[in-house]
Amino acid sequence: MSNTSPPTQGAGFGDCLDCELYGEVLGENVSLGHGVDSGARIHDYQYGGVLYQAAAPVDAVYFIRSGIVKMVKAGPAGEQRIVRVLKTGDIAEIESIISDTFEHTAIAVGTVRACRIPVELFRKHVAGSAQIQLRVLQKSLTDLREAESWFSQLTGNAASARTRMARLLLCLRVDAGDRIHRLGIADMAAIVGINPVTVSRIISEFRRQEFLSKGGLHATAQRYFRANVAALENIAREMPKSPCSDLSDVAN
Amino acid sequence: MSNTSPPTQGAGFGDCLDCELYGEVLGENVSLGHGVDSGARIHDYQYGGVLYQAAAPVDAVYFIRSGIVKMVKAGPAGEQRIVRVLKTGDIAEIESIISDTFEHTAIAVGTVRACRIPVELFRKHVAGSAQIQLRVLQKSLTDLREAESWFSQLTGNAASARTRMARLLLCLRVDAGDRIHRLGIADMAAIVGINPVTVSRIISEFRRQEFLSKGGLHATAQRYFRANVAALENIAREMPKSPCSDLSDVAN
DNA sequence: CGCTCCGTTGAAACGAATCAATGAAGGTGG
DNA sequence: CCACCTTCATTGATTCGTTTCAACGGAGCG
Repeated sequence: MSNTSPPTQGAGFGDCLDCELYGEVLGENVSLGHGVDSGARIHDYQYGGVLYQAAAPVDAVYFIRSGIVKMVKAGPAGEQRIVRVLKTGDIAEIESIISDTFEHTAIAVGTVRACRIPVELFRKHVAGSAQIQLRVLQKSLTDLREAESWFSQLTGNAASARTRMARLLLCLRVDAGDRIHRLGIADMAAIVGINPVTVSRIISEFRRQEFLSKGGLHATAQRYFRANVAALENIAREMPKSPCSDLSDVAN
Repeated sequence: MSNTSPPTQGAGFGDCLDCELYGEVLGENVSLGHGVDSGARIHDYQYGGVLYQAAAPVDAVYFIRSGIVKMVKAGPAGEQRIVRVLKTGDIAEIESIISDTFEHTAIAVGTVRACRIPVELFRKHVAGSAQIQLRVLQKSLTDLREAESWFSQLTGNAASARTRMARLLLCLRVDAGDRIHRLGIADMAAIVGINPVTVSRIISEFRRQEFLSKGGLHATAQRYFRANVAALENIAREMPKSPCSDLSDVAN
């Protein structure tokens, strides 16, 4: 409730014109003609700020310039689940192409800077340029792949909660280093699909074993873990029992 | 092992020319010029037949004309998970646009008829026509949405195994009727991420309560359940405990 | 007819959820 | 500047659900 902040936290300051990343994603040498009146604006969000609410009419898509954003989706019974996290360079709500209402609620984790692109503008460009379309298609496929990766790695009791937590932590690595995005306990629980208390226990255990240690932290937001990646990878590889009995023979 | 059948089970008989569905997906009035030499061929697969293996080089995409296909993906520890099922009208491995190796292993559940489209052909058409590209993009986004839907509904211990099974069964409805695709116990377990034995127990319970009954069955393949949809929807709506305490306030 | 594969069912062991209490951290106001 | 308050993380004891092990029954097939 402390975080029920207004949709757009920071003021839009400056246009997308100088946004190299924008060009990078939508196509390098595409002159979008998005000048002063294009409507695309940069916004800042603080920890917990919501970019948009699920089920609301889509008015814009968001290009993430920095920070990470959690995409929350509600199940039929009201339980909320984080189905994906957006990182720098990702586009939120490409789905606007096939839907007029938001699929998820998007919430900033840490400080986020995003370029807000009005949906008409986005649709126009997508419809108008085969090059942009291809980029967007590639993005969408990458998203699909990651969603499926999460599905197969992070869920299901085939692997223990500890194994899945190790995998999640590896998924949240900043780049290739040993720094890991430190989400709240409840957030990690909402991804892996286990109880927050259990998450806490596992994190504690990892810390006792020195697989994890607090990295540089300045505020409530923007926190990191420092991890023993090799050790986590070992745990992530752990099997329930026999090598691969169940579906090892893929044809079933 | 009984099902380790050759990649292409049935013989290709006939061309895609007469395939109305093909046109439906890739664009109604698109003249693909896929005549005799187009390379697109219809193939039939029996229960358990594999369309293609994960990690193999992508040589074709598959348009499903009838039947259902399970997409199996392996986790880091070798455990296999069904991340999606394809139904009539779906395209397998759109990912070929961004990847040169198959993401999944695709296996027929029941009798399947699929149009095999060589990947060069597919890529050429996608690159060449903005209209086709848009269709493919839409398909990809639909797939993404469904994957996320599975993720949020079918996984995680927030909901009991019984609840998730009810949801899965509802996901497997043939159309809007009360007929449900009857997968094998192991298959359902591989989707929901629980033990096959537990699945059996739950299905048994549903049958005892008459929420489920065997529908028309002729062979080992192509089986259906007949379901009390309303009852299943009730169970699917069931909550773990308090209405929505955990993340009810989406900003967390 | 006997084989194997799949589904079913029971009893016991384990893991994770739950309840509940304590502790640390940040923010606010005295 | 310190005390208070709220929020979030931690930890223990207990309960519950699911997994596991194992045995049985039925269906399809050689």
